[in-house]
Amino acid sequence: MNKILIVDDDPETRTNIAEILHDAGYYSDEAASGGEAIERITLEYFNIILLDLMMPGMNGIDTLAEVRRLSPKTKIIMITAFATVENAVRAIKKGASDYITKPFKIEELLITIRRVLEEASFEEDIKKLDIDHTLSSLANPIRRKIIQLLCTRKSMRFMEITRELDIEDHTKVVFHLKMLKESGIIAQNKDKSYTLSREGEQTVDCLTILEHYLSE
Amino acid sequence: MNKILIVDDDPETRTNIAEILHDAGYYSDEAASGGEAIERITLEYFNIILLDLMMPGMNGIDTLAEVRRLSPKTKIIMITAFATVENAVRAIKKGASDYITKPFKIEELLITIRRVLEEASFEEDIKKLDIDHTLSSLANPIRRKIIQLLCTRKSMRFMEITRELDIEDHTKVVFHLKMLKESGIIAQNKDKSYTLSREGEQTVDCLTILEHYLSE
DNA sequence: AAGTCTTGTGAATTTTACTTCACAGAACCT
DNA sequence: AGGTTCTGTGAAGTAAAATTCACAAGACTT
Repeated sequence: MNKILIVDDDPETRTNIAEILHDAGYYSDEAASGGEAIERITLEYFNIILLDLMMPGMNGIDTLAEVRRLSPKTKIIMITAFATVENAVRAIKKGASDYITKPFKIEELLITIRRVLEEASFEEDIKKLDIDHTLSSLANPIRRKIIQLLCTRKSMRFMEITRELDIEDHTKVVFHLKMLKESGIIAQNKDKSYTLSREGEQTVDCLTILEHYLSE
Repeated sequence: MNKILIVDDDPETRTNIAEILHDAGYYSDEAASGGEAIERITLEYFNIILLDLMMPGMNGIDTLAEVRRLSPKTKIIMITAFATVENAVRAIKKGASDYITKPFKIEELLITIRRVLEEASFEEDIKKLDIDHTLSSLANPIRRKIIQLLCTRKSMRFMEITRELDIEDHTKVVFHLKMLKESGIIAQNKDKSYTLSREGEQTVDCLTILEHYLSE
């Protein structure tokens, strides 16, 4: 269920948009100012915020920044008068997902919303894929041993790792190193030596915490 | 390479034991008092500490407690006069792995050390198995979704989970629940409903941290 | 009492992860 | 220049994980 917050100081515009969204099957809610919008998003999660760029009080750009800080996953679509398109472009550089110009056609609004939601779900998939990748990399004792090795010695050559693991068939090590590299846990320098990436070091942190928990 | 720390106030006993250990192929080091022993273990990791129970200054029992606090994986073998065996038994209750009585035969000492080291490596294996189990449980999106569900709703029935996951074949869910149960992440109540175990909640913590890291 | 929903088991199959092997270019040594 | 060690690739095989299917005991409903 996708939830949309309409932020505009003009009540007529708000009810107008709300009706369009309702007819299109979306759940929506309204806020009359930037401040009110911030208040709402701290209480409830919204997938999309339709944000008027020109408002008295807290302006659109400031609201944008605050929304992104408080609810980074929420997508923002700016609403702007045709005359101030450059401002909308600036807003996109600050992290808005898209903008539409007033006055807009119903279809135009709905198409924009659908596209932004699709992009969001795509990003979500990528992220899930990522954590999946990382966790399957960790779910193997040989790979964890490699991570552990790279954690103490900062950098190791391929054969160094193979000997330390006491594995005869080096291609087996190639396989596991490839996995670790694909999931971004380790990286390879120009001189071919392997090191933990920053992500890898963070992974080690998590592993350490988990080990600590499990040993109690 | 196993490292052993000999703690005894009598220099002759120390060098005597050190020689035995050296001949048997162990690396060893010496400390003349409980305090010195504590100092040593904070600087260096020892697999085993041979600890004289009767020492001036910090006594054996206190040293034992402190060693266990500072280096919980280090195994402790108490050395005690035959007359004070009950003290050794008390020490074992406090976490010593074993004790030998003075005077002892060389073989007796070595056998005890070998057995304690074997037990330690066995414990290590168990623990590795554990984390292996936990991580392979996490390395699957369906199981992570189940964990996530149980994290928000505290307790869920089997069919509730199955429907929420939108999986037609319920036996598939049985399979994943069984995995999660085996790795101790979830538990089942008498009324058959599933909940996160404490271990499971800690696992969620780690997952959250990892997700946070990866999304940057 | 008969039917439906819940909560499974066990075996068969498919899919994925891992291992092994045969080979080869690049770097390094002498 | 010729051998040796390092760092791989790609295909084939094996082991483990995941899915599907056929069946069933117990609870719950009407």
